[in-house]
Amino acid sequence: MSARTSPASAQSAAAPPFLTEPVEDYLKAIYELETRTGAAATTDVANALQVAPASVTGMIRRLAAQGLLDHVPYRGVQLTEMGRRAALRTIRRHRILETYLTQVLGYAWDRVHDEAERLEHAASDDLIERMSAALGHPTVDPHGAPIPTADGTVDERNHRTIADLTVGETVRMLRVSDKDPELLRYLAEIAMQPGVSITLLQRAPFDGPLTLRVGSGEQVVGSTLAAQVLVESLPVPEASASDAGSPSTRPRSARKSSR
Amino acid sequence: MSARTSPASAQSAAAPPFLTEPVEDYLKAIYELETRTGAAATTDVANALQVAPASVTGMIRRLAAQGLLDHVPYRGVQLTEMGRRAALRTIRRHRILETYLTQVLGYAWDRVHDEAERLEHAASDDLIERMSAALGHPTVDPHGAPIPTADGTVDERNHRTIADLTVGETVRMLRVSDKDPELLRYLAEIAMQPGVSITLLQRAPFDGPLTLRVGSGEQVVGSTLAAQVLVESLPVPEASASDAGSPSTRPRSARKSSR
DNA sequence: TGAAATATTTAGGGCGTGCTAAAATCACGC
DNA sequence: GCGTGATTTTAGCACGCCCTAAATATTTCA
Ligand SMILES: [Mn+2]
Ligand SMILES: [Mn+2]
Ligand SMILES: [Mn+2]
Ligand SMILES: [Mn+2]
Repeated sequence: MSARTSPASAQSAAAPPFLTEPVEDYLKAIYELETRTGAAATTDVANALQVAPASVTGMIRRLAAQGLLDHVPYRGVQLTEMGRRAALRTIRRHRILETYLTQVLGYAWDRVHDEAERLEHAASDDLIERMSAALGHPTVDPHGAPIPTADGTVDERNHRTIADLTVGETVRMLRVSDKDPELLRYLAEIAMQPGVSITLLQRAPFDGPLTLRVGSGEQVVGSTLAAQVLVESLPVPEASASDAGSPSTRPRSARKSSR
Repeated sequence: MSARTSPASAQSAAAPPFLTEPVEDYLKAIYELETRTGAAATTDVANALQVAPASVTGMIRRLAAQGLLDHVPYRGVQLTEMGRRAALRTIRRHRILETYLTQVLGYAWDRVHDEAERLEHAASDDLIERMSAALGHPTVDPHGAPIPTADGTVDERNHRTIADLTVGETVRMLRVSDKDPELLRYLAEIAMQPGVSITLLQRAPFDGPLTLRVGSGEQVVGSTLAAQVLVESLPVPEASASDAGSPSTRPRSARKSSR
């Protein structure tokens, strides 16, 4: 309270000034809310981190004082460049860890999130880069989420979900949230994994169940599940026209996320 | 402070009640001091953890209240069975992590300690056991320290050091402390690693340098270094008598450490 | 355009872990 | 046995992160 948020001064400093585990988790949560909805509200952060709203206000004050975010009282927060870099660093660690645990140590994809949630704060940059190298520098994690590069670049396009498909459309599954182990277990059961091809065969009215072809099988899923699975159009199904097409739908191209 | 330390109640509870990172480090440090010198003094713990003695007193009060150790004021502390189990769990994690980092991820042996010092608090039991399995359940870490088993058994014999050898004696290097990276780098340089055979060729008077055969090379080392390298006698050099011998010097047999 | 509902911040604590300075206790040599 | 230096504990405080209750600001909608 006594020290007014330091004037300009915090611009080019590249060295991270050591962030605690709670701070890293706040920044990560704010980053994710911000990219989804433009800004992060106190309540949303509180929900994401399972803490009381008053605790969020307190933490926000400290983070703003450190130059990690800008806070307009009653209006929400936005990360500064420094805050964004710190968030992406933690997200990179988290996703490389999840990939490593899955691919090298045989974890099921519904078990990696909790483990990575802790390890992301304890692993050194060196360890993370070694894991990344051991994996051949993967670009997506086991749930299909893009892995930011070490210099803070990440593919941040918004994707459609199965719920957005028109009947008859065939797409490729890209991604699903890593936060709900039960959902992940169920998806694995019905063979819905990133990369699999999905066709919407039928949609019942009034937000009813959707009938899908998933790989070579057929599944009926609810609309809640459908809305959580991100997909992308197949790059020109099997026609001969190979150029025009929808321009922004090339698979997996990294793009600078400079907001 | 208001709540008086709970009466007896804390005896057979096997479930660890979640220990914080500082608590795990205190227990580990106390365990190590205790096995070396019988009991842990406040000052020693303070030195080991690089905190003020008054901080140690405060922590000791809390740990005693939780039943993790017994404290006789002005006399030092001793771990309870619960405290000892918690300490050995952390030590197991630490040593498996060091082994994994070295053997799987290519870390040099002087870099693993700091990394393990943090990861030991964040890794789940599941992760540790997967790493152990991936390594074929190793029994010693990269510095030759024995790895406690999951049920709290560890080989705790005291070993001689190079400084204890008589001229002409040949031994096998067992272990060296993992705490001094510079020492470890130097040892690697002169090919002194656990398992290597060492012969004391010559010893200068007045605590002077020792001339050693290390593997196939020859080295001159100071007495400080010599005192830090633990060794064991070779199991009956190359005679035909295969039975009698010194009874307690069989290599690497695990022994219950019930104090 | 207000009043009710909702979101956010402030006020006032708690707990864990650290610190310094001062007091108390212990250990040892004379 | 006793003084003195070393060790240990107590007292008092700071900081980070969390909480609940109460106050305040914003949004919504009758
Ligand atoms: Mn995750
Ligand atoms: Mn986390
Ligand atoms: Mn170590
Ligand atoms: Mn540690």
